[in-house]
Amino acid sequence: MKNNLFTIGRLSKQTGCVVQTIRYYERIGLLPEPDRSPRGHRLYNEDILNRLKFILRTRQLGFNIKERRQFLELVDGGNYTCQKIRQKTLLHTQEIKRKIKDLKKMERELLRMTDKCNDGNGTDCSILATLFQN
Amino acid sequence: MKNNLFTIGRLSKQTGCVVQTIRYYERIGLLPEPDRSPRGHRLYNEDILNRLKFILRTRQLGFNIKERRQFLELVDGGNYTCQKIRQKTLLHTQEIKRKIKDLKKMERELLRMTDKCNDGNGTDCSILATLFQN
DNA sequence: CATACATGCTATAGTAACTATAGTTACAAG
DNA sequence: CTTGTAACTATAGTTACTATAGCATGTATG
Repeated sequence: MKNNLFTIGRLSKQTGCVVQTIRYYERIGLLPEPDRSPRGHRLYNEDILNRLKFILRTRQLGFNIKERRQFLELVDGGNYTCQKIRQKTLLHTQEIKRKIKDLKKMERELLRMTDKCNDGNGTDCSILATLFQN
Repeated sequence: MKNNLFTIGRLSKQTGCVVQTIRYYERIGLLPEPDRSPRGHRLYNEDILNRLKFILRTRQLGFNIKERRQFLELVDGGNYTCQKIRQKTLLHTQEIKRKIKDLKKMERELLRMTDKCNDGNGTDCSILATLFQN
């Protein structure tokens, strides 16, 4: 079972990650350089599959490349504590919260503008008036 | 009053927009090429100041360059209706809502993970367990 | 047997929206 | 006379991919 190797196309299908991105992750060092077939095709194993899945989950959670790399380094090095991981995660959560706050502010202002708008087919537009006010 | 011209430094201070960005907006055609002093320095007037303020407000509201450009084109051409503007604004608001939703989902998952975490100083971390699960 | 298709490869460029840098000029103050 | 400030241009760097060009190879089909 361990020696089951598969190509990049299969890895792509297994994970939902497009081929170019897999190669990109290899290039920037998130994924290791895999074995190659005699023809030069990449051959992956379960370990790399799991590593990629990990990367994709952290991606889905909004961690950027640097943060994903740090996670991987902590795990690879084995020199992490649960506290450290938790700390990173909490910090990231704060970032997300801040982004939500910013977007909500935008949303409020946008709604305020459209509410005032008469939606007519003339050029007298209160939205533009708001945007152009000194 | 109309002939009051000022340099890019003053425009920057008046608007809070850094100098490079002003030149960038000119390069991509959001701002017109201004007059130049004999020394070749850009000289701005009130019109451009107001135009830049407009751009910066739409930026603050999360409109991207393409959208900002469209707003400006509508205004420049005079061929807009209040409806059109309102429509664009509503569409953009939907986009913002979607982003908020995505971020909230991330936040929920992150909180769920950190809640389960024991915050210990060992390597037994439920956050990592979640991220690594098949 | 010839050809088309699928899949893989590399290297490079493009995307968005700035931001930063290098190298230059000009003027004013001490 | 040097230092500081504020302009200028052109170009590169940032983030995280995504797309393209051009090529090799194995398989299926006519």
